[in-house]
Parts: sequence; structure tokens; C-alpha cells
Amino acid sequence: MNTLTEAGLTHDSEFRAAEVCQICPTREIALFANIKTTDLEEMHLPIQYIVYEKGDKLYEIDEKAEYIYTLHDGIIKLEQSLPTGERRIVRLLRRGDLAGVEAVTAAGYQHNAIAMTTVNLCKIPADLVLDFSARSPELHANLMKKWQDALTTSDIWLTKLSTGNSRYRVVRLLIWLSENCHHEEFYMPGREDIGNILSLTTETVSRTIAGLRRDGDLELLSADRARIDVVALKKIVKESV
Amino acid sequence: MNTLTEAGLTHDSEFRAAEVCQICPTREIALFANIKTTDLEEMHLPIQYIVYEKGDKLYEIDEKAEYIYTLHDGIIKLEQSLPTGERRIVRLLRRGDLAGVEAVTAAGYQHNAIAMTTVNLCKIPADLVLDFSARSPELHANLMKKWQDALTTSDIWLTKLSTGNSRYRVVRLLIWLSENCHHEEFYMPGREDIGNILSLTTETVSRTIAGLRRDGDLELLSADRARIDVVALKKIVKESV
DNA sequence: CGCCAGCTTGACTACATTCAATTGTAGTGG
DNA sequence: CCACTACAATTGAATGTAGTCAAGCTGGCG
Repeated sequence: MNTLTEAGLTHDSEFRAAEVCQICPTREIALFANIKTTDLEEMHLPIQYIVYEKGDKLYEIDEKAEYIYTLHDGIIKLEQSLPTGERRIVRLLRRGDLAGVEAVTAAGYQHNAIAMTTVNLCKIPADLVLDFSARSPELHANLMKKWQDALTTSDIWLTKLSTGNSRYRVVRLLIWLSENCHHEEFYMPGREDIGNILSLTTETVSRTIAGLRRDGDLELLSADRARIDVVALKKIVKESV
Repeated sequence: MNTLTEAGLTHDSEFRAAEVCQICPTREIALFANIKTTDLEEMHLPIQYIVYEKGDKLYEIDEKAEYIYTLHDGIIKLEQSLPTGERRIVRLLRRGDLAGVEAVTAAGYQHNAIAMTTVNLCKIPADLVLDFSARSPELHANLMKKWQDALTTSDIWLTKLSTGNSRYRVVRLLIWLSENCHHEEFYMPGREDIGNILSLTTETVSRTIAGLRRDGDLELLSADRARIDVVALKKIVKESV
């Protein structure tokens, strides 16, 4: 857990960045990573600290984009709709990632953002970030780094999650999910969500997972928790160790 | 054609941004779109104007990233390798797009960048862009806009070029390619490249294209030029007219 | 305890891949 | 100018993998 709650804050409250960012457990990897405290004070940034429950929607596609979200804990999915009606999940966000960065350049959000687990995050007004990033070289650099990260993730999804057979794709996703948690046990999305991430049907995902269980490489702990044999799985996708 | 050559410049020469950007036919959509001439003068940016031929490599993955490229004309592919050895094309760039933007945040390039056609571009030192973007709010905004565009493109590739059956995917790609050119006729990559874009085999791509030709929706003009019935094809992918 | 959504399993079908052979095309040199 | 080569594209037949449709199953929740 990496919540501001543990650092002594109550949920869904509003703060000044200067007060709260110094004690933020996500700070070293977050948007304000290396920003001087004096700068944060100067900026008078009102930050809301919020907890969303599984299934809650942060924002919707085409909705007016006014806030950027920094994710402290949990997993968020960004999804888009196809002309045919189905949904496709284009990215998953985890600790340190930003949701809704497009708020600094575009008028509307480009995805539906939905909490897949309980989620802790900070909600930051985008216009202030943009203003301040024009004055702070550090923030400016951080912001670009976050764009870069998002793009790198997208590339990985294209190369590693959208190619190869179903077993290969499911395995890669499981490895990614397990990297989230330091413990063995990790969150596993529903079969339909996995299908929308990998462009597979729920049935195919289900069968593939059943296969991995038979081989002893995957253990289901509850509806949405699992444990994997990382070494064995990495061998399947031909990745070093 | 949208070349600086037509504007009277010789190939592969070096210029100061202030001299050359004012007459650039790509300027209104390029990185320096709305930058004041006085600012450009101040920046003393040495810009190389270069022409690459089909198949030439701009840069390689992991190569030290020192330059950003603004594309004036032609098409560039960005490709990555899979652990299994195959290549995947993760993005195609066209007029106005940037190649190697990662040079401003990362140490090395993240892709192989290869010219698919004859290509006109400007090669700009990344460190100067970064410096200057910290001082110029306009450039800063432009740069973020370009990141944003790249991400949006990535999302489209994930939702529209990596899902659905082969016919659907090939059609979507053809529509995209035809949007490049105002004329009917457009550049069509080799079957293997198309396969690496869409995660299909060359054989499947070939068969799909043969099918489109039989239906009269596609006409091959030469090895790498084609013409399509846009209306008919958009109907296939269920897109408004 | 029973209901319902999400998951699993089975049988069948559709589709893309694979392997192999053939045709087509652009480039080279006699 | 044509023959020859190299490579890309096409086509066919057989195989394999994922999709589809339709039943059952399970576990969490009222």
C-alpha cells in the first residue's frame, strides 16, 4: 500500500501541493518528483486526494478535460470504443502513471478511465500544471518524461500484447500484472477485460488460463487474485530469466 | 511535393532556423509552427535539411539520441524487434510528424527509423530544442502537442489496426495511407511491411489485397502505388461515409 | 437457499498460418 | 534487346488456432 492515508491524511480532501507533496509516498516517481518545495509553494496548486472504488469512472471520453490524475495505488484502465461497438482497453495505469495527461493539450479526454481496483490518486488542475511547467524546467522535464513513458508503454502493447498466439499474450500480461506487486500475489482482471486488452474473446482467455493452471504455472487464489511461476512463464515468452 | 527544394534550397545543407523556417512549406504544422521569428533568431538553431532515399535508415534502436527529425514529405516507419526475432512496425510517420522525439528525454532512440519512400526532413539538435522549449511557452506547447499526437496515433493503431479480421485491418490501413495524398493515387508498402504493421503474414495480406482487387475496390498502379474506392472501403469498416 | 453474473467447457466453424510451388517484376550484364 | 538472376507477390492445399454458439458450472450476495 502506498497511500497518503497512511501518511496521516483523510480521504477526498483538498490540500495545497506545498503541504502535501513533501510527505507523498509516490513523490519520487510522480509528476512533482524533483520540484523544489519553494516552487510548489509559489504555485498554490490545489490538490484533491481521492479514493475510487473498483468500477468507478474517473472521466469519460470527450468530457471536458480539466484535471490530471497521479496514481498512487491500484490499477486504472483506459478504454476506447471501436466503430463496431466493442471496447478496447488501450492502456493500464499503475503507481506513478498519469491519467488524463491530454488535459494539458487537448480540450477533451480521449478515453474512458475506469478504476479496476480500489485506487488512490491525486487530482490536479491541468491549466495550473501547464502554466507552471512553462516556468519550471524541472516540471517541464517531468511532464515530457511522462509523455515518453506513456508512448513507450503503447509501443510495448503493440509489440508484446498484440502479437503472437493467445498463450503468449496472456502470459505477457500476467507477467506485467505481477510486476506491480512485490508480493507473489497479484490482481487479475476479469476474463472479459483481459480479452479487451489482448484482442481475444473471453472464452479463449478462459481456456488459455485453464491451460496455464493445468501446467502448474498459474494458481488462482480468489476471483481476482492469482499467483504465477514467473520463471516458467518468462521461459514461454522467451525472455531472459 | 512539399519540399524546401522547391522553395529554392539545395539538399543536405545546414542552415540557421531563423533563415529557413520562414519559408518552410511544412511550417504551419511543424514543431516551430507559431514561434516568433525573433525567437528563432535568438536560438541559433542549426538545422540540416536532408533527403533520404527509400530504405535509408535515419537512426537505430539504442543509438545515442541527439537529433529530432521533422518530416516534410514521404513516409517513415518506426520498428521494434520482438524477443522471438520478428519485427513489428509500431508507427508510420507522415508530413508534420516528428521522428526521434525521445531524444529530448531519453539517452537512446527507441526504434529503428527507416524511410519507406523518398523522404524530405529537417534534422534538429535535440538538446537545443529542450533548452529552448523551457524558455518558449509556444515551443513547449507545440512539443507536448506532438507527444499527444503520437500517443493518439498509437491508440488508433491498437484499436483500429490490431483488431478485427484481416480484411478489416488492411482496409483501415489503406484508408490511412490514402489520406496522405490529395491525389487519388497513393504509396502502398510491400506486403511484408503491411504484415508487420497489422500482425499478419505476407500471404494473408496478399490474399486480402487480391480479394479487394476482385471486388473492384482497389486498383494496383505499379509495384508500390495504388488507388482505392474510399467510399466502398469505408463502408466495409463501418465508418461514416 | 436460490439467483445471477462471470467463468468454464464442448463441439463446430471460420479464419489465418504454414509450407511449397509458381508467377511476376525489376535490375544486371552480355 | 533479350536472357538471366534475385526478389517480391501470388496461389494452392493442408494444418492449426481462435471464434462462435450453446450448455453447464461456481461463487458471492441478497
